Amino acid sequence: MSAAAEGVASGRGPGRPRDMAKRCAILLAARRLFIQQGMAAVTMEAVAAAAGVSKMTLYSRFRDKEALFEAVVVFTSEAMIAEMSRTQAEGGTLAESLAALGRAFLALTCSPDMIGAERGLMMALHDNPALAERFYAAGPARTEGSVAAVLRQAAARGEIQVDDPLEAAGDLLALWQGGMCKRLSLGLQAPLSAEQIEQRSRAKTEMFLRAFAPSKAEA
Amino acid sequence: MSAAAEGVASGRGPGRPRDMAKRCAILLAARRLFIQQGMAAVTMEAVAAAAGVSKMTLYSRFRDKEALFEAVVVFTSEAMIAEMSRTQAEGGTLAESLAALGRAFLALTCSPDMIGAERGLMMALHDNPALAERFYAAGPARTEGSVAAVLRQAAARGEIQVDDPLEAAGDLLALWQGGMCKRLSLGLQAPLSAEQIEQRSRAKTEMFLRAFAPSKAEA
DNA sequence: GTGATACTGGACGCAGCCGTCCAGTAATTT
DNA sequence: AAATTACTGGACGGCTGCGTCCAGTATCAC
Repeated sequence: MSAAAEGVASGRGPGRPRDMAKRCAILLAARRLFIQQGMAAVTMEAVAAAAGVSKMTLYSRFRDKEALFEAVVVFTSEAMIAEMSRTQAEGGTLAESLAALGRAFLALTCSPDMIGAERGLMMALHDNPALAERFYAAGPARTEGSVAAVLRQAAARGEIQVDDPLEAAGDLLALWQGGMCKRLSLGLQAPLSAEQIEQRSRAKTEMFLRAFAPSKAEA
Repeated sequence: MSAAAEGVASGRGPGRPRDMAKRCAILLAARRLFIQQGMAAVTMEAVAAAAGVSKMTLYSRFRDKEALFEAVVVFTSEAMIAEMSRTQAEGGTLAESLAALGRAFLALTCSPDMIGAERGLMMALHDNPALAERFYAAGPARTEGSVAAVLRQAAARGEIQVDDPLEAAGDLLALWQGGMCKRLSLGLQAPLSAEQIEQRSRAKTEMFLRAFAPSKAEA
């Protein structure tokens, strides 16, 4: 389970080289299937077929189903990190930069891919703390850190009044998400559109700032 | 799947009557196993053994695994409803009654039982909207309604300033829970103790009330 | 008592799926 | 060219788990 998850390196040598496009195809297909049906319900045959690959190719790259699953999680985590790294809180109003972070966070956590991943991965990740940590760190934890940094600076400038920036960041993330986390996972709510994300991010950020406004004046 | 989920009625007639204690034992054992290992991983043999019951007894009461699962969900939903119904927002400060609701909500959603249920049930409930709705309605939706009612009254008395009580209730629930929902499901955080619940409920309610305070004065 | 039903414990058929093996073909190095 | 490795497609063993059946025993109504 904690092994390298990848087959023999084959870095350089004679013989036909590995088709790296196939690796990507496998991971994408596996993720899609894991998301749709859950890890237990997906057969290796189905993954191979969906990826347009022979079953032996699958097993030559990934020791078994669990190794494939682990690779999917790592793959997805890296994609999340890359996505969140693109979004930096650039200059602008405090509300503006926070709303930008919120937009990115919502777009990430509300995408069908991610809610499916979370739903499907939760049970499987539960007894694999290291992997779970990695997955979580790539998403919410990263956003929380960025938000906390912005809040800390704003507090230093006196724009807001906050004792514990990290906890306040948690509050803001919670407001952004609201109850959607649950409802999306249960399939009781459709994913948000871009405009809905935009509006929600803005509205909840506003509400958050009302709670942490400096004690003397109000908007 | 959508059938009665229960075996023949046997309401009254000759012959040995059903041992109703066994039904409860089955449901409890099944829930515990579903929570621990997820629906797919639990075998019917294991449920029968854990409940101290023959496999035939299992199948005589529940058509198949899915029917058993459905019964577990309904059973748990009813327990949640009963639990939340015990908690009414009795008189007291606005902050007090809200915090009381928060305490009940957190105690419910943070109990190992419930986080396990949510984790385990999410995937299984995803393609069973009616059942998912029922489960969700028994928990968060119920609390949200109660909170909204309290907020509406408080708004009418001018204690707070809120346009949409239901949405504000959603905000408050989100604050209470914070990021715990995710971290608990992933096993990255231990369930809260009673004192932690008490303190969190109080703190987050305070923060919420700051955001919705009437525009003229502050605490 | 008789008859009817619930429950047990083990055994079974059946299906699905994991992981492996093999012979043949494709791509690339030396 | 030869050698070496990647990939295919199908076939196979083995295991696990679902759902069923049966003979025997326990518990009820009449």
